Amino acid sequence: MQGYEVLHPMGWDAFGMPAENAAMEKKVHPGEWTRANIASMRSQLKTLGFAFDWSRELATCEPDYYGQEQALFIDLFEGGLVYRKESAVNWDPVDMTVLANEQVIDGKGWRSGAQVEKRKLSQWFLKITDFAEDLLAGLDELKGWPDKVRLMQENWIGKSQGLQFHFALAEAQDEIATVEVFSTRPDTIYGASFVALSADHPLTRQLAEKNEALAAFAEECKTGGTTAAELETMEKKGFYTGLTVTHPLDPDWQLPVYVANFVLMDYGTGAVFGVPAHDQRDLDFARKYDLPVKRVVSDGEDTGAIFSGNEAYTGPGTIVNSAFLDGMTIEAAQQAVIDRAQSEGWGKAQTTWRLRDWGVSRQRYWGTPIPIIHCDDCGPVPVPKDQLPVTLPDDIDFETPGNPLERHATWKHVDCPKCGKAARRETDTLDTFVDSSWYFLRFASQPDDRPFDPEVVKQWLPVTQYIGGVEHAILHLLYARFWTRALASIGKLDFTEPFESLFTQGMVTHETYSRFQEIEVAISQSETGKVNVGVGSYFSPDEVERTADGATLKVDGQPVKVGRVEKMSKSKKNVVDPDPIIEQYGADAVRFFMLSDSPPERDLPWSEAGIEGSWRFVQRLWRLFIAVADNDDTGEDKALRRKLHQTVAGVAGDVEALSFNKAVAKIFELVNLIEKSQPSADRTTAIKSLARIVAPMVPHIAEEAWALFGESGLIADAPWPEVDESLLVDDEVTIAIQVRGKLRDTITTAKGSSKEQLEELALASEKVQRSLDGAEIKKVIVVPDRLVNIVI
RNA sequence: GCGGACGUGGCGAAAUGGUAGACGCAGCAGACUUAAAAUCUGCUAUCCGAAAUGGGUGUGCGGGUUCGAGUCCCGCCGUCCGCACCA
Repeated sequence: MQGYEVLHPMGWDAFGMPAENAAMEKKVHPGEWTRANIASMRSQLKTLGFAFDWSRELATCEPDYYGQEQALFIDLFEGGLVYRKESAVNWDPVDMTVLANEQVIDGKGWRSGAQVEKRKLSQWFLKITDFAEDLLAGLDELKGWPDKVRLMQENWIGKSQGLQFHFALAEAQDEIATVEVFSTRPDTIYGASFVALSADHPLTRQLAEKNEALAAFAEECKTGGTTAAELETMEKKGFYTGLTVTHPLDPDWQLPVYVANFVLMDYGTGAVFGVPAHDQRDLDFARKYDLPVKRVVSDGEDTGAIFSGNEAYTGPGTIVNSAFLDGMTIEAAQQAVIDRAQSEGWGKAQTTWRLRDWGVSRQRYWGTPIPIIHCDDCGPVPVPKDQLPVTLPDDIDFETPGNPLERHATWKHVDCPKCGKAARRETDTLDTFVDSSWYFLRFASQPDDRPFDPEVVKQWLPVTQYIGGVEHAILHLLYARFWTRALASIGKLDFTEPFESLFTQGMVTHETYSRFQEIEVAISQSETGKVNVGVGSYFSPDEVERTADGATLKVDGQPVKVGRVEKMSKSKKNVVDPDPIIEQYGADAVRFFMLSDSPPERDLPWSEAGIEGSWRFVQRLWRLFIAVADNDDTGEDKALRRKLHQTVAGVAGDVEALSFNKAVAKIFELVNLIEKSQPSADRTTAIKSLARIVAPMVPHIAEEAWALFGESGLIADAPWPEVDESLLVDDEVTIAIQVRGKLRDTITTAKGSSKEQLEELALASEKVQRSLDGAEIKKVIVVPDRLVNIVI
């Protein structure tokens, strides 16, 4: 309608665990289940009339997609961006499968209920950390992304700079003579009071071999809870190793070495030095084990070395009690310590990242097979590209626990492509985030013989406007950015950012209805309250009769509790099936409702009443359309014409800004005015133009109207109505008149009146005179075409 | 704990520092109808008032800047989101 060439594709992220779960529960093949789901969703989308380019439809579970993904994986492998290392996974010993973090509930497998083990497996990783700096820097250029998402990615990448250095052990333990630590606060080095090691630290392990109590403590650290709540409340615990280290700046100063449960092996060096006065966690620890607490940063008031209280000072200040650092700012002292460490050779400036390399191995069936063959002689060998795709075998079952690929009779047995000896296929499949990291390239171009055609991709990409939920703010969007950079770095692409603009849309929400047993609990000694216990159930909206002040269950007429408006989910049963609603009200009403109420970035509370309102509006439109289908009204209606042009321009602007709810409001205003107006040529024009501006929202009825008007072709191809700029501005304006900032009167006058005229008109107002009540006028503020404020 | 966003009628929401509540939903009253539905008309922040083209109050709470604050600043309270023993 506006003459742009738009590529709006649709595809299916079709691999993953839901299909495997369904296979186990319903005994259907994951592929069958997935394809049936795709078919039903596709038909829903088609019913709603979305203008997708279906010729580019793809599904990640089809060999023509994942085969090309395998080719890309091999490219990255050959480009040195893929490697294998041992990594811990959550292993369910009963289901013999690897679990995602969210499948581990209270340390137990969600399906089997078995105690989950940490098991080391050799797994494939992508070197996303090679791009950490670039992924971080690139965020600055993504002007079209919400700040919130950029910030989330920044935190996720988690760059921190500081000093990495080693403490010399007073007595070397076999091969180990030093403890390497990392700190972002080297300025507080004189406040150090202990060194703490992770339970997985090599030194800890070595010591644990000879020390049973330590071994037990380290084990306890590892099996501790993993949920956020548990971590929050977990006590800081340590175990004194009996060792000491020498302070790098004072050979006479010995620090005790502990193993502590709050030190992570996979961040920094797996060891820290504690500065209790200026780190809350260290302070908690020091108080518990009665370690020295020395002030080294002063806020200006207190400079003494003795630090009392149980709240660490982490604010700005000046360094004190720190030998050569005294009097420096925190920043200067950091630099001074780094300089000294580097010149004396016991440490160096270091950047640490929270971001880890991306583990892409999944010990599962329903995913892209990793195209690698393990040969005893040649090691891991990529499958030659002319043998791709490596397809999934269909003859599998989920009756026995474990990965079906692993136990398939023949699938994994192949010859080494290099030496021809008997070898084994990799039986891990790729994380589904890999599938979704490059689909936009395949949408732009889908040749049979390679993943994409760079020339065609160049025409369409980067994606101008990406729309997705915030739930993808970090992982998917970061992986896609990485993947694009990775391909660029091996010369396959010539851009690094896949998505220019990102819009995060809200979710559809609905009230929840439930009945739960309540029990009395003691809140305090004197009070009791009622809490829900986990016995009871949720009810779906179609089981419930909504009344003015509550809701009742249809089957028994008894009240149910109306809960919060929440994201639709199966567990809360607050889902609404679109099919019967489309059946009853039509796709246009559903589309219009979704656009009309809330701005798209916000959640949309689904309401039956809202749908009905939209449905009535569609009826109103239709009545207008048939009324002018073939009339020959004459005569002018200048006010209506003006409103039409203002609406056409306004709606175009709102739609461009994705403010659909505002566009809808403007359309309502126009329709209200049309309905009140008398027949005229302008009215006929207004209604015919109206059809075009509502066409993107209610395409079905708009196309009908177009045919009814006797036009040929599709309204979707018709040009957007032209706007006469001169009609956009009114020639009269309403001016607000305030006295002391309070509204007292309004006057309507010609647009562009001079300040003097406005002041005169304002003072002439009877109401103004009344509220002035003879008071002395100190000042008159005049904002042309806006307001007059009289200050007394 | 850290970081971020948000807080406006019964509800969804509007409002470049310039008339708060546009527009919609729900509700109320009326018209049409034998009746109902649909449709149409009007009202609908709140308090005082019989009413007014009267006045007061009002954008979570308390301050501030400004001729003027929903909007800007400071401090609270609350809700939601993200991250989290990250050294």
